[in-house]
Amino acid sequence: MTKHQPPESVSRPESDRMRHKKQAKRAAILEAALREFTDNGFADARLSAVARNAGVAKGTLYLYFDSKEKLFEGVVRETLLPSGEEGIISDNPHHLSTEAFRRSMLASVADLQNSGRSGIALVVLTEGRQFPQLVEIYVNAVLEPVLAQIDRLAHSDDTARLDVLRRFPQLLIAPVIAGLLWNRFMTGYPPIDLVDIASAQLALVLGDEAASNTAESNEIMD
Amino acid sequence: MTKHQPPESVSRPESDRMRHKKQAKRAAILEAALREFTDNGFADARLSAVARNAGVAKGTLYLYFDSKEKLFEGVVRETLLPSGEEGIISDNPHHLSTEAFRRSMLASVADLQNSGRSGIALVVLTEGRQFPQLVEIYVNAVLEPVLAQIDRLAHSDDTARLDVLRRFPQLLIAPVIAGLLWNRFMTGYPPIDLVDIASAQLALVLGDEAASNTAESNEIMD
DNA sequence: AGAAAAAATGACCTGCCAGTCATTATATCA
DNA sequence: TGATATAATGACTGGCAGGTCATTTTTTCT
Repeated sequence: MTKHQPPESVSRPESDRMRHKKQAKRAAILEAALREFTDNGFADARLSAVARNAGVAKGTLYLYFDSKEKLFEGVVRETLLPSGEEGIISDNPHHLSTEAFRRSMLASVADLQNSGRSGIALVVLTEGRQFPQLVEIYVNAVLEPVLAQIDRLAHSDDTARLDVLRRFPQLLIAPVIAGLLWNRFMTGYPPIDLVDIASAQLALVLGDEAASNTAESNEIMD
Repeated sequence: MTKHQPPESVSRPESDRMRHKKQAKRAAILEAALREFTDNGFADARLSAVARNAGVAKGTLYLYFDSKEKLFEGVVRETLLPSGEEGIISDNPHHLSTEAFRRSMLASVADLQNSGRSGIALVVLTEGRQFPQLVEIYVNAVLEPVLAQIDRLAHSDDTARLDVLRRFPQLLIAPVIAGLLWNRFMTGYPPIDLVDIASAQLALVLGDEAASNTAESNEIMD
């Protein structure tokens, strides 16, 4: 009765300070979860460890994410997707020139390799069985556009060796995937540089006129 | 006192009939386990389901295998390795001619695709994180010999386009691995024929003089 | 046949961990 | 400052599945 405030606002949600704190906490949780999932995979990831490393109690996790699955989904959505493979994907459905394609693909691969995203990509890849809807998200957001761009490239001018891409657009990304797995499992062997192997495959498929280019661009990237 | 039998044979192990029964039971368990692991992966495989499908009690499993891990190892050892990639591996360390290599590799891939082994290979691939020693077994028994053979090929006569194999012998098997993953996760998309994609990659790396050959050999294989 | 050994059984045990919730701490606002 | 709402906590629980073992069934051997 004493309230002269508008009655419809029964629960005043948040002040600015609070919003920031919650955002920060959410970010901390996601960061800790990214680490935990990357290191241990989904099944062996411990929510207690995520909570500890995020500096919160276990129960707090459930104020931000409904379940372990949703937390994983959150990590994928906010870590893997945002930067995406912009280089290759881009918004414009125009097809790139062969050289432009080569450059943007290598840039994407370099980005993937140097960010923590490759770890999560690998988890999606290896434990995707349990999360069909996650795989679908990833496919729609990343794989499809990449393959579409490859397909566009395959239907451009040079029909010489490009027709193999029309049958198997996956050929261009296969070495990257295999390289990710190699680096994960073949500990004790020298790791594969994803940019180098992607570059080698590009040379095989598109021609190797840029073999020296590649070396240059590598130096620049590192 | 009444025993005039040699005292050292306290436990007479087995008769022929018994050996056969035990062998059959062991085989039934392995078969059911292969199915269960293939369908559900390691983490989600249920030993109770294995027992049920093998027609034995759960406790019986432990008379044949010490643990779930050992059972999985048994499946890998006796299902994945035995037939191996004989074609490519072979015992002789002689390098094959380009054409012989192409043929034996395609035969191996066809064999992998048509047997249940690809399912288990995929499980090793995707859940290998938890079983470094299993990965090691697989690497030593299959991957190493294959890569060695590829390396031998790479150091044979034709140095033209083969030097890329010297840097990345993995390039030849990358499409097969990627194809396995694609067929597992990209349900709803047309599956990739592993022989076809391997053939395409072989054509890229070794030259496509056998493009028509490939089509023929495919028909024969199917 | 029947005693003794080996094999098989499945009810039970146990450790683990995602998820809960009564309690406590912190923020909001009059 | 005190009343109320919102956020955070962490001890606890429920269920699940890998693994055990006292009991029963089958085989072996005289």
